[in-house]
Amino acid sequence: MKLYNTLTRTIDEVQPQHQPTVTIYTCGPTVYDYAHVGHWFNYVRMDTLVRTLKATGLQPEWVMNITDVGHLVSDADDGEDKLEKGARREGKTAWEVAEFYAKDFMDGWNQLGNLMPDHIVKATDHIAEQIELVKRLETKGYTYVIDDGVYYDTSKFEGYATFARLDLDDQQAGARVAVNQQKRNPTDFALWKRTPAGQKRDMEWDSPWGKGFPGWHIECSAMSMKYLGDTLDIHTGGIDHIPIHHTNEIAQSEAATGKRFAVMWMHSNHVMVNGDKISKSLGNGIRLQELVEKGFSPQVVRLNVLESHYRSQSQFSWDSLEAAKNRLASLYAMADLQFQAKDSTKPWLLGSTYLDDIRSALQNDLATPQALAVLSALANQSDSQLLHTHEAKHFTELLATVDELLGLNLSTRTDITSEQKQLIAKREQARTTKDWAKSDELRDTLANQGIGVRDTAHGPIWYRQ
RNA sequence: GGCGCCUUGGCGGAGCGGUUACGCAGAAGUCUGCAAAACUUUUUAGACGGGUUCGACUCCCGUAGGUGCCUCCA
Repeated sequence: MKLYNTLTRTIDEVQPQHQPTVTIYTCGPTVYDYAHVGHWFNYVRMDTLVRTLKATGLQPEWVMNITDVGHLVSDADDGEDKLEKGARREGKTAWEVAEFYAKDFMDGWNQLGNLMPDHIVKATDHIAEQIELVKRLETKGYTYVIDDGVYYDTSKFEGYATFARLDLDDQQAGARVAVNQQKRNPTDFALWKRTPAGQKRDMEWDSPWGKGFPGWHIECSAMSMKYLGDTLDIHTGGIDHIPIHHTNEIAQSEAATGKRFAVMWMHSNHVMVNGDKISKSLGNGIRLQELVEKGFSPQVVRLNVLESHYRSQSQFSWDSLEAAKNRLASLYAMADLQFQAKDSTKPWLLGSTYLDDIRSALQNDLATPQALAVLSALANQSDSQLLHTHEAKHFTELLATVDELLGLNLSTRTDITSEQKQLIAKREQARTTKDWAKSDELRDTLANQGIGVRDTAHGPIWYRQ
């Protein structure tokens, strides 16, 4: 499988260190608020990566973190923890806020049909590991202590700027960040923040540097090393993480271990809403729940995600969601033919290359639009082709494999009831005797149950409306 | 100020130096008891100006517009 690697800026072959295992670390949510469509685009794409790796014969070992502490609103002196801020906003404790939004996130995750990572790890469950890692960095001389905590001296890590291709000198000219005067370099970041004197946080722990909480970046390094070893095969995240979060992860991890932190970096581009970036100030962060309430199932959202490439800046719009809904409906109509297939000696499904084509599209840097084009080609096969399979079960097996790759639930649909089938048969009988009144009445009855019937050369074919 | 990206038909969105992307929507036709569906066809696609080439949407240069990052962010 080939994947665009942010580290090399080329499309590289995925080469796991210990085949068939492939280790993947995904930067997960910070659970201080609801997830919006932009987040879900990101996670569906990560899920598609894992599905494709599986189909390639690899065994993914997948870790995703949940950030429930330490993610600051800004890096300035007065930057506060998002969780603590959320707690004040809602009159709860930071712990309650974290639990609430983590659960909401996992609900959305499951609704979208994303595969479950092997480990979902919380920052607050790994404070000891993070402290250990800071100590290692301290021993190696990469840290310094100032009033508000322990900082990483980025000037000590050679090549700090190379991953993101930053020009640190020129950046300072236009930087709007309020620089902490005690920091040695503008890019230095907190490894451990002390609870300010006289304050009491919901979340704080003892450490060699005083009571406080870990910086945001250290959690990913500590947890990925714990579960997946010093060097990851693939690290994934949003494109916005390249210049700060992932740059810092590399600096601290590689400084601590002396080894490469991740062989490949896969980044998902952002989604725009009506041409605008999704942001709090614009209030355009649409939740999954809102889409569902408007009649778009999570699978419609999923199809909408797959319709664009993960590296392009894609557009979210109600029109394109509507288009995805219609497209999914026609895929489901195709899938429902599995219940109407007539066994025959026509063996086309056995020799078809649809699955191979979908697989190779995905293996080519997750070309999901191409994969869908192949799926549409399958759906555009004539009724005759689709209905007369060698064995009906092969049709279902084909759909099941498509589902393994794309997660669209084509194979998990259920048949209509035998009563409904009888109605269809009766209508067909009425048509044979040219009893149009009766046949139309039966058609209406079926329509009321959400079932449409189309009369074809192969007899009546039902579909769900 | 620095770094980067984009500009494809009504909308969404791909690949590709010469061959139909694909989907959604619209139009016409075929079929049909009527519908629906299906099928067929269809709507001057490649921001603009140059260049390279036998040939460019696809490579190069420039112009215009847009946009992302450098501040938290998927």
